[in-house]
Amino acid sequence: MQRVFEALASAPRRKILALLAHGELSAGDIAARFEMTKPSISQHLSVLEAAGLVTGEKRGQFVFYRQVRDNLINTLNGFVQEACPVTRPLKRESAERQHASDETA
Amino acid sequence: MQRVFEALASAPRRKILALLAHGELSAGDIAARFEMTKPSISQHLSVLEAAGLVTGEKRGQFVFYRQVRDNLINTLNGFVQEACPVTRPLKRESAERQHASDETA
DNA sequence: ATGTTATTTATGAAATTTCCTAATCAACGA
DNA sequence: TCGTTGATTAGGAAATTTCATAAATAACAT
Repeated sequence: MQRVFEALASAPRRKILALLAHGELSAGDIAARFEMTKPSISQHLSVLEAAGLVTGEKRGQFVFYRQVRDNLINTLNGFVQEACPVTRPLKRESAERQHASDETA
Repeated sequence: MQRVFEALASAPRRKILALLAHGELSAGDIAARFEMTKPSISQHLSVLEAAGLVTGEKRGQFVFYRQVRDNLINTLNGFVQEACPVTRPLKRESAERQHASDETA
């Protein structure tokens, strides 16, 4: 939780996550999209990895990174549960869905 | 966006948001729940306020803080759209809704 | 008016973050 | 084997964050 939010506090790291939303990329491909040196990107990647938000896999010469999507979703969800229980605008929808799924459930 | 995530990167600040989820509290009431001095809490509150996550209203001697829930929800949602477009478990649902709204659209 | 309570502002020390350059490690190809 | 490419590690400077203490501001009660 702490590590995830610390990881998300950095704009470059959020951008990396957004890039990886579409699929895996090598460290170099990622770095190429920033005006920042490769070592700096490498460091950002290790922060993201320590937070469990991405994983890197070495294939040959390259290291391919991809998102670990569940951890991000679960952490944000866990936080929202604490900080915004029963968000108002969604409550009605949720009630409707509940209603609609009475049969399926 | 940047300010919101920076604000969320701190455990005390996330705890403040969780406290305010249940309703407004005075600065002193908040401080009482931490092992931290009032000035430090005051500073955390101003970070949260600068991020648009809470607002303080002075009533008499006290300053009552409450959440600005929309900003938190909208920011997190905006980020999730970028970093996790079409989250798998929701995709099916979303497709169904798309289907259902073909007429209305 | 004066003292008390609630809160913030000012200031500064300690720790952390962010980014760079230089150097190292590892895999590939000639 | 050597040189090259992809990536990380090491080390350090600059900026930021976090927390504290001391002082200031503001509302309240006597």
